[in-house]
Amino acid sequence: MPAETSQTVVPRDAKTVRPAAAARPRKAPRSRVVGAQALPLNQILSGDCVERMNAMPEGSVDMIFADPPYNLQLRGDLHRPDNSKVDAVDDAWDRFDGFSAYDRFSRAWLKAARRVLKPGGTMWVIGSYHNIFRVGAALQDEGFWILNDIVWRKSNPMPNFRGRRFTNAHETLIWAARDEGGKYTFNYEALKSLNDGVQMRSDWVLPICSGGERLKDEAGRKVHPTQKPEALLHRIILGATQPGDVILDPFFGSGTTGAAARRLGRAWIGIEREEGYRTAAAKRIAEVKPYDMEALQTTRSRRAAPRIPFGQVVERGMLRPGMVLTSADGRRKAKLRADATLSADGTTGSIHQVGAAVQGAPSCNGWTFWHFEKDGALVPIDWLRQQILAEVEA
Amino acid sequence: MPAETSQTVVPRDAKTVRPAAAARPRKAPRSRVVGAQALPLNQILSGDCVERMNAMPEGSVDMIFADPPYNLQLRGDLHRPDNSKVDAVDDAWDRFDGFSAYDRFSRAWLKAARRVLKPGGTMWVIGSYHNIFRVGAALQDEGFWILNDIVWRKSNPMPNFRGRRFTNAHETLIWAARDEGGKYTFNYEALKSLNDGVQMRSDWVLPICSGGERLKDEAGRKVHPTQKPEALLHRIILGATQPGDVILDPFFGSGTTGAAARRLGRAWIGIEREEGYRTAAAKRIAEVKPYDMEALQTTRSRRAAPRIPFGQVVERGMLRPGMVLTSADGRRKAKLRADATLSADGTTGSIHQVGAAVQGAPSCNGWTFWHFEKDGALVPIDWLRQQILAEVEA
DNA sequence: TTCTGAGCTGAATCGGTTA
DNA sequence: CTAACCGATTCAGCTCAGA
Repeated sequence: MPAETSQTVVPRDAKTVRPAAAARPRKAPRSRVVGAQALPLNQILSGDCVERMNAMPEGSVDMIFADPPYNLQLRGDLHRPDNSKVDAVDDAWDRFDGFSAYDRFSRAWLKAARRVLKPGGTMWVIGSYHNIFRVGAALQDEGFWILNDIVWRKSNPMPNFRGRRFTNAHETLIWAARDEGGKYTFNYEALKSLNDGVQMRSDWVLPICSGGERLKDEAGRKVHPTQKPEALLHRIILGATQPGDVILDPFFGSGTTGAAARRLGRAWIGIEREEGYRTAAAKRIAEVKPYDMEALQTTRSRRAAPRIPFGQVVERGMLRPGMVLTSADGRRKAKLRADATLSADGTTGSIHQVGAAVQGAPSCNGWTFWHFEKDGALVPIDWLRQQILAEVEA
Repeated sequence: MPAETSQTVVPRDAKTVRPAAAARPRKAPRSRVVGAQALPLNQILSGDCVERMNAMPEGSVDMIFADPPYNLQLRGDLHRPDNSKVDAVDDAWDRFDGFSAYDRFSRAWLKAARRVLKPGGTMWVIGSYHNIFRVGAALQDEGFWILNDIVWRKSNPMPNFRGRRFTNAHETLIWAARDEGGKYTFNYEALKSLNDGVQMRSDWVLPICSGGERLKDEAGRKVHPTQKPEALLHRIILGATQPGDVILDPFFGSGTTGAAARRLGRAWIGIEREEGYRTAAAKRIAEVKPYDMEALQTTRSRRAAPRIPFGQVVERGMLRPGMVLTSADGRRKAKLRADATLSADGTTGSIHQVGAAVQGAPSCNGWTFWHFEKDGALVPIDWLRQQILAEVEA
C-alpha cells in the first residue's frame, strides 16, 4: 500500500462493504449525509479522535467500541525466569503525566463520543485496573448509564514472573447506554445460542490474540502491541448491534473493530493517529471476506471442562484444615493444612505428592488415594470434586 | 444472645482467640495498646466506621477488607417471569443522593482506612459495576496503590430475568497497598498450593453464599442481603496476611470476615452500624472453631528461608577449592577458589556473577546454574545448601 | 506425512538486603 | 539516601526443526 497523501485511508474495496439490512442501499456509500455534515463510512480517519468526532454529525452512530491507552506507568525492565526480556508496552501514546492528565483526556473523548451516539446507542470501553476505574467513573459522570461490566477472562495470559501478585488474567469491559432509559440494542437470543442455549454471562473466556491472527511486519515483529482478538469484537458486535449499523472506534489501532464489523455486515468508522497502524489496518480489513448471513447462525463457542483444584474443597469448607486423611485401607495418614497441602512423615506437598511419598511410589492420584470419613465410611476425596463439578457445570 | 447494652459486641469466648505468632501472648488480649490509644481486638464496634477508625491508633492494622454499600439505586421492584418478587437490595443504608454523595462517602472512609493501615498493609474492597469504578478511582486518588483487581466469578449467579442484559455473574475486588512500593504480604506459595501447583490467577470461581452457610433468622429470612461466602475470605486472608495479623472490616455486616479470620488464627476488628447485624455476627463468630496451629503452617517460599552464603559450603569442606564446577549441560566451566569466588574466561566473582557472565545473561542464580559431580552424576550446588538448611532448621 | 520437543511470546504498574 | 549484589521467579499456545 502506497504512502498516504490524503488524510483518510480507504480500503481498496470499500465499495463492496454492504450493510445487510434490507432497508439499506445495496451499495454501501463512502459517506452518509446526516444533517449538514457527512458521515465517513468504512474509512480510517487520521488525527485526534476528539476533533474528528466533533466534526461528525451529532447522534449519528449506533455503537462505539473504545480501547483507549491504559496508562500503564511501567518502570524498569522485566525478565522471565529464563532471562529473556518481556517486550512491554512502552509506546509514547501510553504515557500520561499523572491521574489528572489521564482524567482530562478521558473526559474529553467520552464527551465527544457521547455527542455522536444516537439516543439508543451504546458504548463499549475496554481497560485494565490501571485505567478502568477512572474511565468508568468518568463515563458515569458524563451521563452514560452502565448496563454491564464484562470480564474478558484470558485463557492464556502472561504469567506473573516475580511471584509478587496474582496473574493478571483478565481485562474489563464496560457496556453503557448513552442515557439512562435509552432503548438500546441487545440481541439476547443470538448471544444465548452463541452460548449453547444458556444466557450469556458477564464473564467471557477467550484466548489472547496470537498465532495467525496477530498482525506481523516483514521482520516478524508484532505490528501493534495490544491487538485485540477478533472473537471479542465478534461477540460485542453480534450482541449489541444490527446488521447495517454504524460502529465507531476512536482508537482504531490495528483495526480489529473494522475487520469484525465488515465480517458481520456492519458499517464502521475508525480514527487513528499513527500512520503505521492506519496502513496495516486498511490492508487487513480489505482482505476480510464478509460472512454470509447464514453463517452467523452456526457460530458456537467451545466450553472447556473446568478443572477443580483441591484448594477449592478446602476453601469451601468441605474438608477442615487439621483433619486427617487416610488411604483406603486406613494405613497411610496425612494431615490437611489450610493451604490445601498435606503433611505426613515429615514431608509436605500436594495431595498427589504426599500420596506418592507415603507409598514410596513415583506418582499418585491423590484424588482417589486419599479418603475421609463420612457417615462412618471412608470416601475418596474425589467425591467432593464431583460435587463441585456438578455445581459448576449446572 | 441478649440485646446489647454496651457499645461493642464481644463474642462470649473472645479470650480463646489466640494469634498464632510465637511472639504473641498466649491469651489474646481484648485490646492491644499502641501509642496512647487501644486497639480493640476480636470485637464488633458499633457506630460510624469513619469515627471509629479515626479513634484507632494510626498504622495499627495489617489488612482491611471492605464491602461498602453498593449504591444500587434500583428503580421500582424487580419481578421474576413467574411474577414472584425479587428480594432486592433496597435498604435505606444503600441509597445515596447521586454520585457526588457516594464519592464523598467513599473518600471519607478510604482516608480513615488508610490512616489505620500499617505501612506494609493492604486493603481489599469488593463491589459491582454500580460502585466499583468510583471506589477504585477514589482509592487511587487517596494514595492507595492497586496491586490487582480480582474477579469473583459466581458459579451460581442470579439469572437475568428480563433478557435485556448479560447475566451479572461476577463481582470485582480491588487489592491495594497503602503506598506505592510498600512491602506487602503475599503468600505466593500458599496460594499456588491452593490452586493445584499453578500460580493463582486474578479470576476466582466460587459459589455465592447459600445453604447452611447463609445466616437465617427464626422466620427463615436471610439476615443480611449480601452475605459474602467464607471461601472468598479464606483465600484473601490466607494470601494476604500472616497468622496473628490484625484484620479490620469497617462494613462488618454478617461478620464473614471475623468468622474466616478466627478460623485462620488472625485477629479481627469489625465495625457495624446496625445492631441486628452485630448480634447475628457475634453469635456466628462465637460458634467458629479455629483451625489447629499445625494446619495454619502453610507452604513457605524460598524467599522466607534463612540465607546461606555460598562461602559456608566452601568453609565446611563440602566443595574443595581448585575443583571445577559446570553448567547442567557440562558446556560451561568455572574453577572454585578458596574465597568462594569462581573464575572462568578471565572473569572472577560470585557464583551468580560468573554464571551470568559465561552465559552473557543479565543475571543468574548461581545456586541452580552451577553443578558438581557426585557419584557420577551432576548435582546442582543448591543441593549442598539444602543440606545446611535442613541442619540449621532442625 | 505426522508426531514430538524445544523455543518463543503475551497491556506487567512483578525485590530485598547490605554496604 | 544510592549502589551493589544476592538470587527468586512462568503458563498456555503457537511455531518450527527434526525425527
